[in-house]
Amino acid sequence: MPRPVIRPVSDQKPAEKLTIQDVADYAGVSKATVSRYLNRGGEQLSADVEARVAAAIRALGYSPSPMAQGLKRGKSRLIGLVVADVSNSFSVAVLRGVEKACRDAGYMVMLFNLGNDEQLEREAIRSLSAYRVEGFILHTLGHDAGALADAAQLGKPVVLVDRKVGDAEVDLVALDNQTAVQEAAGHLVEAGYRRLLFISEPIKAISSRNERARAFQAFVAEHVDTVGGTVFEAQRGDDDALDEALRALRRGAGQAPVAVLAANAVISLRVAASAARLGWQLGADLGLIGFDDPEWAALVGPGLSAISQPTDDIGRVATNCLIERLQGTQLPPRRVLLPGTLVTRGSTRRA
Amino acid sequence: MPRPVIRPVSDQKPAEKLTIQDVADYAGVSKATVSRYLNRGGEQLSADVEARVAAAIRALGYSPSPMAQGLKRGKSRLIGLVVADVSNSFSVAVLRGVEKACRDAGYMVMLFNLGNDEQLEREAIRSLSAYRVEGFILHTLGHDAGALADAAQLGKPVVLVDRKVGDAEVDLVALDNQTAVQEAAGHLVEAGYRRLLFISEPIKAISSRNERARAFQAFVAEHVDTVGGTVFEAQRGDDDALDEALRALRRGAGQAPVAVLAANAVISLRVAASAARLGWQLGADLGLIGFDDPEWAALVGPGLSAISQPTDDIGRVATNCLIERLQGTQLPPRRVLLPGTLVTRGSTRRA
DNA sequence: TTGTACGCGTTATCAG
DNA sequence: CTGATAACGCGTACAA
Repeated sequence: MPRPVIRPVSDQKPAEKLTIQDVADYAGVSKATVSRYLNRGGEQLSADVEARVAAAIRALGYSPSPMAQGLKRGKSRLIGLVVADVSNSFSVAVLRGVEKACRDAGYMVMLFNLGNDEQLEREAIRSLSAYRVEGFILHTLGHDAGALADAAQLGKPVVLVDRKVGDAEVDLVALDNQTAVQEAAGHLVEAGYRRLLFISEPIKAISSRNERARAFQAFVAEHVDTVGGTVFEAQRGDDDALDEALRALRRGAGQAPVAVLAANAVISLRVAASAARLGWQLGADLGLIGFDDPEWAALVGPGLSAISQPTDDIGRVATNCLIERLQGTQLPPRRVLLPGTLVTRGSTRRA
Repeated sequence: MPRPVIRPVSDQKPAEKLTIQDVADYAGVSKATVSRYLNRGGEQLSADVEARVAAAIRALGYSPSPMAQGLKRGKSRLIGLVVADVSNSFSVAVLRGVEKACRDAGYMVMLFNLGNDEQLEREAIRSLSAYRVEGFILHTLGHDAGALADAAQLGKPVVLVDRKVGDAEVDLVALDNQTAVQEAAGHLVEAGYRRLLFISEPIKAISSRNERARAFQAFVAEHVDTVGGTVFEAQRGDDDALDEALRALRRGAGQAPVAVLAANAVISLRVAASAARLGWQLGADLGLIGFDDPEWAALVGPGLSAISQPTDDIGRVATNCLIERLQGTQLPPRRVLLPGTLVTRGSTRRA
């Protein structure tokens, strides 16, 4: 018994339940022909048939089921994106870039937000793997190298963003922290600040924080004759300790102007708040420059100086990196370092 | 010829290529049995078989293919989320809520960010439909009622967030704008401000902006003996016009204290910037309160008063709403209005 | 150039 | 309680 009954068009199947067979019936051809049209773009089809199939598809509003396609091809055209915290402006910016690049390349993004919960890293990878994503873009907390190993062991390509994880041999796209720190610290020195404090959220194993801290220490070591500087890790929520760190910075500096280099926007904000509590004027009493340049940076106090990250590029580059891997390119792991941009505002003007 | 060759465990198939058949072989049962265990939780299985299957699944690290499941069941366990702009703190906050709620319910979120591009609305719905999402949560630009119609016609449930679209008869979860405006405006009056200006991004057809503007006008009308107020639409990027609007507000007020009610965080920020340009002190020279209460609100100028939206709840409620629909609940369209919270800071203190 | 037939991994129906 | 088997919608050898 060959093909099923040809239903009249008036049946008005919802577009979601349309199958390739419906299109074939409508066009008076076989499933295979429609499939070929869909996949090889009518290359091996007679003009007549091609036109009829095209018309049928448009008339019916057909679109193939990714599930069936995925099942058959063993590919899902899904990319898993894990972000540390969607509330964080950097994460969001990357998300934007990734999402757009994926769309352009015909992939869909499956998002998993960790909400800064380290416990979730593994679950994120698992969960996304269960959905058969073809690869991962990871902006994780880096706590759980095992999670990454999971992904690698599944044989799925991984691109890291902003943060290395363990010593995994995978692609990485990130800011050129080394240079960025030098520029920022250099700017502080030029502006006349002499005692510097690098403040970060707990560094733990997060590579970008670590790199920034080390680059800062290197800078200080190189300029030991003109400036001094140390590193402080601000615990989440402990504002008293932060206030005290700032006070200590100033006490230890004598008459020398003091400044803070903040490791990200959250810290910038907290330092600004702390300065406000202490009654210090940003710029005059305390220099402040921070990584990330969210929209509000210009409006906090006298304007927050910042190191602006090329977030859209980071997202785009990471995505393209991953897609190359998906297409089978066999290259050694790459490290793509993108330059930041120094944005100077009132918080680093002593005048 | 019955079942395929039983492969030794050492073959170490990657978890992604494991099939239910592999589990069945390992446990010495049939596919059907494994499937039953997976779906009915071993209810109709002998204790012995149940244990063996469980062990096999764990040993192999098997997880079923959502594609095959989707194909068979005609369901994808995917939810489409369309947001107007991931850079907007409200969108992100909702995204957070939705994502978490979906995860808890065993759904995955497929995200489409419009990036404020009205042209994309239709494509978003189409694109997500093509992936066979089971339903939509829409925080759109509302320009394109056709897009919504598309979704509705596909027979997929839709839940709107924050904004109505056209006069569509679908569920809506949003802030209680009416009450929120009254509280905010009331607060401004209590604080002593007498000439008010409601500033919004171009209202167009965006219902929440419209509601807020109308509620504001209603408030002014009710308190016409004590306050006056008008509405201003700030075009994107036209800061000059915004400055001029503020100057005009003050000119028209004589000695009366003036204040702005901003329709969202972006506007709050722009008004704060404008005040800075004009050399006005927030609070003293210009009262300011705005919808949305992002983390930085407390740190801009003297602190920005705000109407904090229960964004996590909005996301959660919207998701649950949608999932109910997915489970077949047949109710008339609901409108869930959640209360906001007034947060008063320096920008509305005249002292 | 076009059609037939099979299999991708699951679930569901029907026997046993 | 369990096993064989037929779909689900699609892509692709293979045949015509």
